[in-house]
Amino acid sequence: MRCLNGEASVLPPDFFDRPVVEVARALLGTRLVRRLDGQRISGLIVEAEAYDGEADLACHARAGRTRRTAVMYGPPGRAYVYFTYGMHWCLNCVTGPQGYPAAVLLRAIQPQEGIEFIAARRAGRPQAEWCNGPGKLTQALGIDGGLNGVDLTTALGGLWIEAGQPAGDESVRVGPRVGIQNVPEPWRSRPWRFRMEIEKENSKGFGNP
DNA sequence: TTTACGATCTAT
DNA sequence: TAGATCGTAAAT
Repeated sequence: MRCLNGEASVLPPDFFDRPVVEVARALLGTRLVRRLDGQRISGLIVEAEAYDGEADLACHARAGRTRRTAVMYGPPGRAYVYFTYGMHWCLNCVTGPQGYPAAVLLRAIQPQEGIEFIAARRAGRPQAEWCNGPGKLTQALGIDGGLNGVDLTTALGGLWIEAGQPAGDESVRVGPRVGIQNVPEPWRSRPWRFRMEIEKENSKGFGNP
């Protein structure tokens, strides 16, 4: 199937105009696509976390609307790209409704297209560690602050998400979010991290059956 | 203007 | 387990 923008099955704004936890779960199995120098670089989204509004003390929007968090208050389907720990970029998908600050942090993808490009940007590391972290996947796909605010629901911005094979419940692990050790309960333990098991991997932090 | 810290990654 | 390294937001 082809859409108006010339790319296959780009997820529409409606996909993101839902509660953020629902969107985080639904993003598993979809394809994150980057177009750079006319080349497609992509990977299946296999891990994502939800950050839900000003009340969520782990969410950047807990401090209200600032220059940094302004994108989260915008329309669903935009990219929220922020810089952290002095050296890493992280990519989020803003979710709806407009005016409500929520976003899904993309934590890991499985490389699909543009393998050589990714390999070059992640040189010297084993393939399993190319994109298994939020800062790693942005490095692998050449994503930085210049893409903050980009509309992910069209291919025109060079970064978008395509429909994929939805992840079945039997392959999805749910657990608490990562890297928010100093956040008080109940937010620290909210099971808002979703991971799709592709192969035998460690599943630390998840409630396995 | 200054300070403290962070939705991380890597090498040790 | 600690160091890298700097934007952000709160404190001064």
